[in-house]
Amino acid sequence: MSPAASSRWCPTPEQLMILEEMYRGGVRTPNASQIQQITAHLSFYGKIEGKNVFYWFQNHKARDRQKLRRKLSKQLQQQQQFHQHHHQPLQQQNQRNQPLLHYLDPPVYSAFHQLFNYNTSPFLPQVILILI
Amino acid sequence: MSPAASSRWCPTPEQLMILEEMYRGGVRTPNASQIQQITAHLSFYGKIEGKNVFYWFQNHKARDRQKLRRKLSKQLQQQQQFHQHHHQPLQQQNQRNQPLLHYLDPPVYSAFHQLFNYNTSPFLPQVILILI
DNA sequence: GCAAATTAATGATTTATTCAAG
DNA sequence: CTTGAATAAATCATTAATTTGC
Repeated sequence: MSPAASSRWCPTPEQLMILEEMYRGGVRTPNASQIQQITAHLSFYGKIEGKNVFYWFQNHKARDRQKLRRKLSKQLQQQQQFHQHHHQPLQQQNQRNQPLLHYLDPPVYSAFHQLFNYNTSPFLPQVILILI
Repeated sequence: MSPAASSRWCPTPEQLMILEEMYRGGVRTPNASQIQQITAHLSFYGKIEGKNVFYWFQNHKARDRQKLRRKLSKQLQQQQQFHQHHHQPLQQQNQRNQPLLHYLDPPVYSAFHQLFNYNTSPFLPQVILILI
């Protein structure tokens, strides 16, 4: 049985934790010397090269964006389906223009809650009138 | 005996079972309409509101992550202790002592990459000649 | 056995981050 | 650079488990 170095880097849990922590801490596209340092630090916990670090940040950033986009386009589809029962099919509607009811429907969560800084019964109001 | 509405929701065993099953099945952050459905289903087994379902998934997910993190950082500590017997702690490496090759060495990272707007094989160049 | 006291779980709230659009 | 929307993380608060002394 040869050691047969696996063809690609596999982060140890520790390395992953540190990378994720850095990511949360704001690191997105470290420059060459930052990568050098990070690599040095992480090699403490296992075999790793600079390019692994470089690629990790590239991928992590990209997949974050991707995740969000999938989420948004899923919502968009649902919304379109909803509207197709009531209206003409919508063309390329902007995400932000979701029907008011979607936000004010019975469970009205944190965003709204915080907005009005309710301390009790944050979910009671189902309709809000804004008089101008 | 007054009903003395308890100040917070307490899931019945059936409700809890269903919630946990959904979680195991992959449900993590249900949207408003999913929450409505779940709530409707669970209200069969006892009093429950949408916000309870919402909070339940928030908390369950968060505490799962928490559990995992505690486990990882425990491993991390053990490994650090292990390594401290074999290596010196890393210290702020002096930049001036790094030979130029350290910067141009095989993986030449994002800073350089971006600077020259490479689209492929960003790591090929190992030496750059600047002729004046 | 049984409550009072203490600790562990977990429901509910608040605060901080995130991405991307404007 | 700022902001809206969403959600993750941190925190507060109450209920359930449990320990303890009698």
